[in-house]
Amino acid sequence: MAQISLTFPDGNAREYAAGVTPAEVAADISTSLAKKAISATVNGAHWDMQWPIDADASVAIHTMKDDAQALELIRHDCAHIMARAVQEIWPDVKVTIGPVIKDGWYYDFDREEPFTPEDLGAIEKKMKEIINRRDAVTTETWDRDRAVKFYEANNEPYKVELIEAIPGNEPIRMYWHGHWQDLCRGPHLQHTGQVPADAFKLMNVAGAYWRGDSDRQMLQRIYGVAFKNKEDLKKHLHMLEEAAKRDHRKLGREMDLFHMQEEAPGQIFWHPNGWRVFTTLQDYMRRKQNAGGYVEVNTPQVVDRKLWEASGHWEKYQENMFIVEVDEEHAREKAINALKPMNCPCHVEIFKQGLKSYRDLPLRMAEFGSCNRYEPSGALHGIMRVRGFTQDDAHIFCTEDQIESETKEFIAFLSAVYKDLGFETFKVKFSDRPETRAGSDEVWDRAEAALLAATRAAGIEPELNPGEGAFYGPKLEFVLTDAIGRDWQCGTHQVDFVLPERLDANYIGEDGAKHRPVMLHRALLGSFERFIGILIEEHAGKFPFWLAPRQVVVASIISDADPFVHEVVAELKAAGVLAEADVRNEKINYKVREHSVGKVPVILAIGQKEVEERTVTVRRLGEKQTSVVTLDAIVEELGQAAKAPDLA
RNA sequence: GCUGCUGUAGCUCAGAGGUAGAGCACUCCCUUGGUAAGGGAGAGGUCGAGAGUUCGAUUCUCUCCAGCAGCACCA
Repeated sequence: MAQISLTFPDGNAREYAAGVTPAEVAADISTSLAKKAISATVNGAHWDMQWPIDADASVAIHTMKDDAQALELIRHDCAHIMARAVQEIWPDVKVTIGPVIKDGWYYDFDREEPFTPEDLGAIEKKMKEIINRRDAVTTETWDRDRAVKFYEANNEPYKVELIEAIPGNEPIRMYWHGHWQDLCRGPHLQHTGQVPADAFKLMNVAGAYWRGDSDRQMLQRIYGVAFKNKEDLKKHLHMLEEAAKRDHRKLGREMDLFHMQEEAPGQIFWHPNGWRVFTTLQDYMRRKQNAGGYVEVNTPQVVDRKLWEASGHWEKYQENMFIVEVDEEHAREKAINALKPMNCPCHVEIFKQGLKSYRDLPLRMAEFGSCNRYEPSGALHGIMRVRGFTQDDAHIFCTEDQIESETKEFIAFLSAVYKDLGFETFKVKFSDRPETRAGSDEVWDRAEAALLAATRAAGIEPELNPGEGAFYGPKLEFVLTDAIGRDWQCGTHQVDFVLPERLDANYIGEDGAKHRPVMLHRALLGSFERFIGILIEEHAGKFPFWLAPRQVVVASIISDADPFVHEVVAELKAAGVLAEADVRNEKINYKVREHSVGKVPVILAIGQKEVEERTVTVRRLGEKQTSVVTLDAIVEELGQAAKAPDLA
């Protein structure tokens, strides 16, 4: 047997026979390490304690102290233990896949009966039993045919399909947790007792399509979370409770921002408070856009199907469009129209009015475009995913050479705006060609290359989102997260070689000939609705002062102070502050509580003393202590704070 | 759209085969109180919609609508 040399993190090396396992290495080092070890890293790969090492390698043995590896293994073993528990309780249930995800894992099962919340309790109990059995985890690499036959014999058709999908050069790894068996790429813990029995929890059950394909069988997915100890689990559950308090749907009601109702699913009734946020944000965006060299336009809501046919939407997007058919009796001629789901075709129509010269490019055409899309009912979510929304949309008509500079400028623009709105960091995803698409592969090659090059030139290496591009072009997505960590695409930047072609847009080049412009679809906020939803959750309802729908309440302590309260309110209003008086017959405690709950950033209290001294007592949201300031000083300060960041 | 769950007062929620309850909010009265709920009284509901079973349904069954979680979708 050949000798190999293993190098440890401290730089020391030892010789072993080829094929030695980390378990043997750990035992060689010390019996306590052998017991505590959970896995190893071998040449950078996460390695099961039982996998042989065949050549010289760097090796690190992990224990529960190594968070990354420990959590991955705990969660992965939890997935197996849960699947085993389910099959011990209901032997007929078929198992499929069970990966580790953020904070935990899930496992998909095929079972006729739905799992109930009581079932989850029973499964948890069984899991604890299995953990306490401390069954050894063992693994073997099998021949493909043998594995297929094994699963066919065991009536596990999903596993057969999974094996068939594993590339030919990859090993088929079989794992056993005691007698229970699963196909798995590993690694795993050494025995089930290494999973903390009090640090996991099954969270919920939901349907999920087999292999993510909506044409296939719907399975039942059970989600769980797992941590290294009980305290971490408790912290996680507490964090979820706190996040629920930031839910924009809850805060939207509490702060009287908007409501939604059955008669208009997926559409928003903006209340005065919410609309104030909307218009303040819109005014800000308009100023930023004007400063950024955009021209603003506005286009029709209801547009004849002919334009949608020409643009390709009728073919590719019709099921998401609200179709408007006018009854023949009431119309001179029967026409089929659609509510616009996007602004792009209309913008091309504006571009096409009159001859355009290369001197006009890049032409940045913006619209606060009100769009309607018939989104699937299950996709609707508060004000984040709706059927009627307003985009901060623009289309940049430019030459292929200008893509890079326009993209860079856009990314800088977006970063500045996000920063003003309280987002220092955000994810950038690059989505390439989807299966259903318009345009030739050659055009897609160019569009993808151009966008990627421009993004990298702007100093960003985006995360790849394969196959997620729009039907007409690849896109960059600027992603923000909500209170419980769900991703939402907000900003977007897309290259489109297709639409100008389809709608026959052109400009006269330097050479006097007609040329096709490239179109860049871009939005910073994405939609005002979604972005405001994110803003609410990000700030937990405590908007930056300039964006807050209610900025100051001036509250009287005694009714003799009322005249001065009204004077203060008038002065604040004159300084551009949203101020309101609260002279109700209530105690100051009551008023402070109510306006604190209502997330009003500043409460000014006025009693006998303030009237005499022409001062106010300032209490800021989230702070307990108060300060006394002169009327002039507070008007000056809040007048300044009420200005949008681009005006301050 | 799919799977599961939910729908009772403005909000949060309780309840039962015999046509409904609490707290907060609201209205009125008393209280002028110094920084997160002062006291009292009152008003408020086609129990999501429709059909069925029943002597009787808000409660049981079915269909539909909407919401929630996840999946699929997402220009």
